[in-house]
Amino acid sequence: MAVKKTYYVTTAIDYVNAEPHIGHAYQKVVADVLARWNKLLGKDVFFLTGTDEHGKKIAQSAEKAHVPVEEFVSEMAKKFESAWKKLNIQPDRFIRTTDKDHEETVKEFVEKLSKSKDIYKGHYAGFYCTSCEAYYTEKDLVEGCCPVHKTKIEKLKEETYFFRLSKYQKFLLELYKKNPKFVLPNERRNEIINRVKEGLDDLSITRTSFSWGIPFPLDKKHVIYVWFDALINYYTAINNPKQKKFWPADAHLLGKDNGWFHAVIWPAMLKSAGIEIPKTVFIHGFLTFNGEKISKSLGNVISPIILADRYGADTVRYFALRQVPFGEDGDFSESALIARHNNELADKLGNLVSRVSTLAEKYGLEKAKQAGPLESEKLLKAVSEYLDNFQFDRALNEIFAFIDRCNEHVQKTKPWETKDKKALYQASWAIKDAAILLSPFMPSTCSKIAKTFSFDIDIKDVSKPLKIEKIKKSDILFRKIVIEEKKPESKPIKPQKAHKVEGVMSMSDMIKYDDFAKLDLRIGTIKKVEDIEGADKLYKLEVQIGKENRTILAGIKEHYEKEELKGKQIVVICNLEPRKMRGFVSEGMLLAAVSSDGKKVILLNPEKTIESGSKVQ
RNA sequence: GGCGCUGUAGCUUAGUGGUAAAGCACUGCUCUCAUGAGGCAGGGACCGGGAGUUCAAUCCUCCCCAGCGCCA
Repeated sequence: MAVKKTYYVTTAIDYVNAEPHIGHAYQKVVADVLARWNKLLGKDVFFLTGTDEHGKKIAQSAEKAHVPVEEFVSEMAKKFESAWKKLNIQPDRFIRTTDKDHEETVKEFVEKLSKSKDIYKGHYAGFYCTSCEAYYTEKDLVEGCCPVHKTKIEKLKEETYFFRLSKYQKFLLELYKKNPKFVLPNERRNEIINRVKEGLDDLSITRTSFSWGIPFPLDKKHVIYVWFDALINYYTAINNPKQKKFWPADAHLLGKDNGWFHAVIWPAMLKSAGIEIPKTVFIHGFLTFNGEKISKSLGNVISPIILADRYGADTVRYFALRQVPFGEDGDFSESALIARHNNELADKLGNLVSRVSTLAEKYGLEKAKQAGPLESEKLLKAVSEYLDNFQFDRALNEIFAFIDRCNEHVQKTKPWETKDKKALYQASWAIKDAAILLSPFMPSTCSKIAKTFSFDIDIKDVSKPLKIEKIKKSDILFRKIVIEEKKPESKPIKPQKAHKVEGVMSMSDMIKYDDFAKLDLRIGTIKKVEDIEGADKLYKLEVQIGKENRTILAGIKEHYEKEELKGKQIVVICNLEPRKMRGFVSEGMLLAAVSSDGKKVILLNPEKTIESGSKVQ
């Protein structure tokens, strides 16, 4: 028997200092899709994710929480692990840098570097920010504080061991050149190349100022710098006889903050240790949430668990990959997610499955060749190509274009009228193919579809005839999400900058056209004007707007005589919340210009007479 | 300050040396199997601004503006 091809995909391991959020989840979903896709292709797949648990910052967090650090990290690791479960992300191993075998592998790794004479003892002096776990030079500082965290920063000089990174400049530049897919996407690769060309400093890889870390095997006073130990996790996971076959890794996925470590330091470390270099390091962008940067201080760190509960794992998975081209920054907005859920998942895919399964239950299926526009082979080819290039959004786009064609096909053949069993068969066949290709993205939905139409999720069956079984009407796959009374967005999109207009005054914040369009402005004709007892500023007006008469209270008594107002056409905001004033309900508001001192109030009216009720826009 | 990327319909994005495409949104028509779903038709972009190369530029070059990234 031929040996199966292997596929090894990893994600960044998450630093357990903060709760999992949608940014973490995004990357794990991508990795899971890659893992499932390659499994579908028949490869022997290993998918690794996990948590990064060492470092001073974590020791401090544990202290703050009054919990022993071991307990603290275990608790946090659990949160990550369960979040991934919720999203149907199924790693083959969830590694923790506190795992025993990791410690051993790290030690082994260090020995190898030491044998290559790439480790030496020296001193490191600089300003150390515990939050960043990084040193800064004096000019990096902003008024003596960390440029990132704005906190007071400690000056430290410590004995440290260095890794001879500088030695590998030439090797790295050759690597990038020889293997253009080693760093993706291309912009990132260029950035890295430019930086490496500028020269490399040796890397400090141990610390003595704290003890929460893996002991440095060459010197007991030191622990290994958290970054250095973390990188090695990818190797730990396969550093055993059973899993050795997975090395070198096919894809390391990581966010752009980690690019340098993975594209430069990691291959240099591996080279020094005499270990083969991974095939691809893919550096992707960050997600914002509802238009805002995800951050604790903004209070918008929403748990992936909540999102999965609210919208369903498959919807979240689908949306994350469909919305943003992988690699670029993007926005995870709930309104966009709901739109895609309703329009694409419910209306197109869900409805197609629903109508075809219903008709098939009623009329049955009869073998037929696959219809012209439903060319699954082409679809398979396109999707494969896109996925090979990490273009998840395009792959999904392609599949949904295919689903559109399926709906067209049903519409044209009208099986509800013609009872055309062959047409129904063709549609069911196409649904099978779409579902197989979609299964890495939406595993649970696709297995439901497979059950309804009685087929197996097997890539070899794409474009092969569907075997005929009795079919029963499918359950609803995606319930539509009804947007209740505004609200899904936790915060509005970032406010636009206010415009200053010279010589006048500062104008209000910019609004979108949509905001303006919400106003229902209309021309009204004043029919009656009455005084209100005890109110010396208010008039009670009866205004005719179209066929409707409305009561509007207006504070213009000091500026207009009753007679003056009668019959006048004015501009009214019609959809303003009604408001009680002086015992009357005001059902709108009229527009007036007010001078800066408030002394002059002039009503706005149309320049020529026009039917009352006319819209102002 | 240096290097780099991006700027295309209301939104998210494709794309090409010969004035541009898709999805959503919008408008009109229409079917009724289906989740108030589906189908058809349509409107909407001087392709950030300016200059240059060219018979011809959204696509090439230069400058500017805006946003972002990497670095110092």
